Amino acid sequence: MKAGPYNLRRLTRAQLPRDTVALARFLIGKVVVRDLPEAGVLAGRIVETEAYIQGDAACHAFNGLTPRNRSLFLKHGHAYVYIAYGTAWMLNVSSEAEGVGSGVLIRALEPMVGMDAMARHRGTEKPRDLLRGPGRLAQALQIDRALDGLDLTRDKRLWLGVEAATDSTSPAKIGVSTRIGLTKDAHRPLRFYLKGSRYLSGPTALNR
DNA sequence: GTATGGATGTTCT
DNA sequence: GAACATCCATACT
Repeated sequence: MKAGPYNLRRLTRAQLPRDTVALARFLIGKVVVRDLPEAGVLAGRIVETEAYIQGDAACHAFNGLTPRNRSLFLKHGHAYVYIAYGTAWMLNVSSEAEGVGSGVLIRALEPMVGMDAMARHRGTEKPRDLLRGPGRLAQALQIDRALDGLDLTRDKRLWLGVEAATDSTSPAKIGVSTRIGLTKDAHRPLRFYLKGSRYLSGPTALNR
């Protein structure tokens, strides 16, 4: 599909790595597309992700299936959306086979299409503050519980895309660090980011 | 740019 | 009742 100056193709389930860490790396450079009834298409390039793997105390599925985390157990490519600290919605992509609770948190996007609408939803005009941080990007794209559990390879409201003209992001451009804001398993190197991007959420020290 | 503290309300114990 | 995958305003370098 054509979105602004960009030519976007939807990623199929076959194209998505099933492995959690592989998916977290793969998603760097790909595109989150949100289709809203009134605002139309909004899109942003993924510049930062975090992996939440099996056996990881920081993963919401660590203690088994609950009403909140059930979407983490869907087959890879589904949305897991939950609210953190009462106000901030978090968008994750489920990973692994059905029945395995793990996923990838989308932490930051670079604005591509629909910045006017994003600015309205966020209450700020500054491009750098529209999508930098998981709660901010969810607010800008109007992502909430209503989208929890949807199939990102099928649903028209929210999906993952790739720019038709671009090759996959080279591994050399992807940095690795510890994850942000955790109290459990905080040491694991499971945060991935596009080196040199101005749209990352972490402190400078973690973005080198 | 970094550091700190308060607001927030859902989730699970 | 405690924990929490955050954000914002404020103060400071």
